[in-house]
Amino acid sequence: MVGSMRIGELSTRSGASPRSLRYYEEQGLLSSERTTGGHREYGEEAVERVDRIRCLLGAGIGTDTIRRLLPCMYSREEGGPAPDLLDWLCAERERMSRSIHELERTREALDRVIERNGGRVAVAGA
Amino acid sequence: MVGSMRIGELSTRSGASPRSLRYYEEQGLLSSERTTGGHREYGEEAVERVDRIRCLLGAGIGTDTIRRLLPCMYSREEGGPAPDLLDWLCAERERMSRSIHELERTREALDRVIERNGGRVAVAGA
DNA sequence: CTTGAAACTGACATTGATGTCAGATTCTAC
DNA sequence: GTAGAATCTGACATCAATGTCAGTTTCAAG
Repeated sequence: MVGSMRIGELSTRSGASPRSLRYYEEQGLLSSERTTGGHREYGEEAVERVDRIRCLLGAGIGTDTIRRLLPCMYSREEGGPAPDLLDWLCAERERMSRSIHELERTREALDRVIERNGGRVAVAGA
Repeated sequence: MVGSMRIGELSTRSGASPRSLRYYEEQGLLSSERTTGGHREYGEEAVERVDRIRCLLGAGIGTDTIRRLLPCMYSREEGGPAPDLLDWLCAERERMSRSIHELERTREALDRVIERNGGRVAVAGA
């Protein structure tokens, strides 16, 4: 009830299409209350959550992975994860590190090209 | 001719399926010499190049983008890129930065979870 | 030469995320 | 209560990357 918005507003505020928001819900990445008539209602936090989801999707992480990852990012005390889940987390961490590394390498190359040509490299990157 | 290998060897050494290697070539990401009979031949460098391609794909960068990005990473003196290409590079750089940032945030969260549970966080990440 | 392994091309299938459309229902403002 | 905007569900379409299969040709080793 707090800051309840419907799907249209969440869409414009998050940049994700309504279609995608429904898809995220279907995939268990996003939850919503329902009005008596069945319309979805979201709280303020949803905006940030959707933003996070989109970032991860854009970084090549699939919904299956995100679904298992997100709880780790929000809940403080995660019950003891099964040991094979822990293995999976480590593996996933590794893949992420490789992605980060490669993206950084590429970004540096880009910086060189940009800087060589009148480049103003927006400092936002940090 | 230097270290000429065919598609099978490049496949096993790079981890990409032959199908994908042909696809990369079709997309202009990878080149090959051809034997008189039409079989592809690659030099040693191809292994690293394919590895880079796969990393970028895995990080959510599409072939269109990679095609325009790779030359920047290999050639030292790039002729003056058109100004709109430069704009594009900057935009692309921004998207990368966001991906990197989000991946780092997520990795940190993962680290906390892992460390809290007997975690040995492989140092390889660096 | 011959033969079996590997590669070729080309087509069709699949998976994941998203777009789009249609018909029905709900919400909001008058 | 009625009209128009927004939402619902469900189906089909699309795009990118990859898998898979079939039929043919080339390569390497005996």
